[in-house]
Amino acid sequence: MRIATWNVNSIRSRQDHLLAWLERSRPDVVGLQETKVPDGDFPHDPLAALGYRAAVSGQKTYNGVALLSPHGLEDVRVGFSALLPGDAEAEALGEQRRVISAWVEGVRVVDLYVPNGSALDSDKYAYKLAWLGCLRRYLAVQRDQGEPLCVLGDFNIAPEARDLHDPAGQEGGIMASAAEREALRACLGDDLQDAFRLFEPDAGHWSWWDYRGGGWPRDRGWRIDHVYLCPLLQERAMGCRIDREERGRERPSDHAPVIVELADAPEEAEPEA
DNA sequence: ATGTCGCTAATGTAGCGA
Repeated sequence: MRIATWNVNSIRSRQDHLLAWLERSRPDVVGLQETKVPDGDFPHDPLAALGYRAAVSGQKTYNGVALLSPHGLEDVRVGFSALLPGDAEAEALGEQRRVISAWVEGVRVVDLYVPNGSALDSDKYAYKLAWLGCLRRYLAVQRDQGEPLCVLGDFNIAPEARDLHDPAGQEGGIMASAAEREALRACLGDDLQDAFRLFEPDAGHWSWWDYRGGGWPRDRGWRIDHVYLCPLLQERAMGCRIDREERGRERPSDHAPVIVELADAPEEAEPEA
């Protein structure tokens, strides 16, 4: 099973890239972020022509998430409120479309677009921390359901110094502050592991390069797009790679796709005769 | 640490968010 995440930075601007990438990569499920399109305008038809169905939660201009799969997307849940009914903060945070999940091929896939936060002294940063606090409650409920779990998306957080091209200049700043990292760690607990770090210990691997300041030509990137796996899925993990090639195309997204390969699920044990 | 991009309001370009 091939699972991917990609912040496309507008699905309408990136439609041709996305379609070509789906044909080449043929993921079994992909979580998209920053689709930037209301649900009524989502381009279902060209995706369906490639055999992909979509579950979407979008809005005009900002944010927006979607799950695509050629298999069934079952039990789709939109927003934090789907698992936190009656939670006023979950309801309020749901105005920004950043959370969608579905059951795909025996895996619960949760697709997230974590707020960027802008700057440490910004009210957007406070929003980011509050949002992560709500995510923690959401994932606690999700865990209690006992489903094989994959949490992926654009986290807008570099977990460690090795995920930054310039640790000396970036550690402690936005997307690399202790409070953000601790909030993320609290969401993940001891069980969810970053698939990329199951295979690659070194620095120098990025998933996002700022359009500004020659980020791509100078390879000044950050590793902020992640795929987290529960222990059951970690056992099945065969590899995780960042598809840098996409970032080098004409009119690219500023993010590259991240792709995880899982071995087939073990057969159910035969009942005793 | 800013050398860009995508969006929206609108027709020309500013403002916002990343």
